Amino acid sequence: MIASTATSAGSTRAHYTISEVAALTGLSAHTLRWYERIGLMPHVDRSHTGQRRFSERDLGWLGFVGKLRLTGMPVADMVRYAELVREGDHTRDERRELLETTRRDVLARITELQDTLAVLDIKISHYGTACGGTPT
Amino acid sequence: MIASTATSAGSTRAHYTISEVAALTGLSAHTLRWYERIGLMPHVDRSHTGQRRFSERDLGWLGFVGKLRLTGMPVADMVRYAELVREGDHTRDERRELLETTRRDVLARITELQDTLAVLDIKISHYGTACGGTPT
DNA sequence: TACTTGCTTCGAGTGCACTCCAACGTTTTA
DNA sequence: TAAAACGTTGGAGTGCACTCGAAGCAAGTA
Repeated sequence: MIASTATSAGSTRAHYTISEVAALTGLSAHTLRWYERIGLMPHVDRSHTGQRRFSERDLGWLGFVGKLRLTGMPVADMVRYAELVREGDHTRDERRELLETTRRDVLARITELQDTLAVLDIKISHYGTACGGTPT
Repeated sequence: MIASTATSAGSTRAHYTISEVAALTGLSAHTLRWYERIGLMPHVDRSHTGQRRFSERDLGWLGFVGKLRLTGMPVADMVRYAELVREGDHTRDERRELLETTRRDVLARITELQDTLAVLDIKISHYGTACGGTPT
């Protein structure tokens, strides 16, 4: 059941099957295959029978993609970033810019959410006072 | 062009046309009609010929809905909240709970985004150092 | 060996939140 | 008054991010 091949002391694994990765990341196997199809994964190794063997590096990448996903970045943009990584060193500047733009977006999003929090707090405090009006 | 009917000194307006509301909220006229259809708007007044006339109160509600939307709350949940408001005072408790749940969600979301920000900062700092490796 | 589980592919289906269309009526502007 | 701009409706279409199904091959278990 386990695709083993542990590296020496077994603390890290050389590779994982798709269902193991699904369990670890919370993504479905379908979604993992879909990520590969659309170019969001760097090339994933295969076993001699053609089954995917995900590496630690792949898991790291998926973790990063998960973070980007949390920011609301469209998949197409993540694919763009993945392409830049594949294209090598001469795309470093473009990648850094992309990350910095994303960083700014995340900051703005946090600010938005903090504003929203303030609005919610005001609303909730209206509900707290038992003064009869019907807040909306 | 202006649906006028200003209240005394003209600082607030008695009502707005759909395109005025679209301009003010950033939502499309299509979306505003759709909101009404699905029950996300309290009843909107109509002119004698059947055209929508949005009130200040409607604008306030749309502002609040906009905030809820920023939190990622599904439209169905917002409709639920709108229903509770329509049902009157005896739904106060349920509404307060809904807002408090939303508040907790927003806090969690902010935390997530701050984590993501930290990851982005690390990535970006790797790009900053000119040590030749290719960050992914 | 038979069974169960998991893997493959391609393509179709789902749910959400809009977004647009067609055909027609109303209001404003020149 | 004529033209342009804006409004109405119901229903269909769009884009995104999955999500699932079908048919078939491969590996581990009783």
